[in-house]
Amino acid sequence: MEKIDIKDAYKFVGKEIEIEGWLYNKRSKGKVHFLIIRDGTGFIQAVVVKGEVEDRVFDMYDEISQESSLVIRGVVREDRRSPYKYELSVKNIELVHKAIDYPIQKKEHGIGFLLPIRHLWLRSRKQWAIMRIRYEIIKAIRDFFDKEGFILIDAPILTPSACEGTTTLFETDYFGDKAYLSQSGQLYMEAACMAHKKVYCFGPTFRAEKSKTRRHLMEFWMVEPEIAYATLDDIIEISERFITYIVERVLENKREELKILERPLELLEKISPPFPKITYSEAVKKLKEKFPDFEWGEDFGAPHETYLSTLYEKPLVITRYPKKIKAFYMKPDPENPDVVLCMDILAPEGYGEIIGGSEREDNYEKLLQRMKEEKMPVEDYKWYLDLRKYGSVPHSGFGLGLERTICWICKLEHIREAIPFPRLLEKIYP
RNA sequence: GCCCCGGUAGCUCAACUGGUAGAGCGGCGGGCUGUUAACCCGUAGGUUGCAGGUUCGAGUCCUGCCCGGGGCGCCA
Repeated sequence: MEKIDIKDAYKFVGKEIEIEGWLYNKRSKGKVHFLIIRDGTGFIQAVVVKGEVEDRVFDMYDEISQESSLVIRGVVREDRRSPYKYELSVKNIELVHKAIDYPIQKKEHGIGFLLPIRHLWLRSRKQWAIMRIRYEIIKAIRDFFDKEGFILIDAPILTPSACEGTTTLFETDYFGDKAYLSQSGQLYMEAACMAHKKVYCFGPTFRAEKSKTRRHLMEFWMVEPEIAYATLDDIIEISERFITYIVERVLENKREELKILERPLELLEKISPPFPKITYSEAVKKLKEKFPDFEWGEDFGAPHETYLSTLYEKPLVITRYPKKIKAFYMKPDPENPDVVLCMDILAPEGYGEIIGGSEREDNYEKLLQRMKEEKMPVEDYKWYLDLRKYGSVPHSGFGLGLERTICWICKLEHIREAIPFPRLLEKIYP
């Protein structure tokens, strides 16, 4: 008797095996019971036929409620009538634990009902599929940078001061001093890339902004590569291959999950370098056709990003934004000091920004001046300025928001489903 | 911070210009040898978010409060 994962059932056709799982759903035709079993690796239909099992086992149908845990023994068969291609002719059922009144039904529920029971909601099929795609994307991210010769450098999560100075941070007590939860590992990556040339960090980041949209979480995961001697064009090229690689990996290994999510594949299958590239100024011109009041110098809002991204089938790279709407560490374009050497990448199908990156200011005096202009506490950033004092080089990097990428690839309505336990505005349970 | 919308059974929703509060799912009981969110018959289940007001009569109209949802801004 072999205990198997449902995902491997196809290898055991004709063999008697055992599956350890939970009851996902059940139907009955009177003398034939159909049990939909999930075990974490997949779903399978188990068929219990009157006369083919002991009456004791046949009658257990009435006992086993939705989400009851059970060990089920039977023979694997291929059957076109099954919703999962393979099914199990049941020999025996062992009820491990009877679940009483499981709250989530096989029907649509409101988000106000589902979010407080996220710990149970994760068992549902779509949520199961999303989490598996999330994991594939995480693996793809690590594999990509591994293959490209990057070193993983973990950035601290407790930090003494703000990274970009603009956003609101979560404050905590650090033995009597103030400390903040990190909103970006970038500045630390700039230090690390001077030691290892190609580095990245991948961890949670925190924003205490009172954002209440389908694109924002208080806690989200970000991957941030940083490369010494790299220019803006270098990181654009890497980003294109990076995004393409992630999409390819999901298409390759997570077909079943994409199908569960009913995610159309046509546009995903077209993702490949090169991506369309326009400058901020060109984007403004295109925007004026739809939004005549939009002025050069303003930052794009959600409707603007949506409009621009729907003009193309692939992710859209927008470069050289006005200096005044971008972070202090971005390097001005030598050919036009009003704009900086930066790029944002907008996901297609109306999903907004998933990547933001730039070439960094590598000149000590210019960086110091920019920090003073922003009224930043220069003392706190002495270490950061040091990087421009000892062997400064041109360097560039970018950040990719994991959950936004998941949202796009899974075609989700809201970012809260892209993370196991979302931290939302004034919602931190469970 | 700003702008919309909603709160009726465990869940998802219905109830016309104010006139006896209903369905599906889930639960419970019964039926069905290939179901696909199975289906069929029966059954229990409600202080219509809270407080006040108008009215012969309020789920429905008015006022206040509470709770929830959606969108924008900020960003990834």
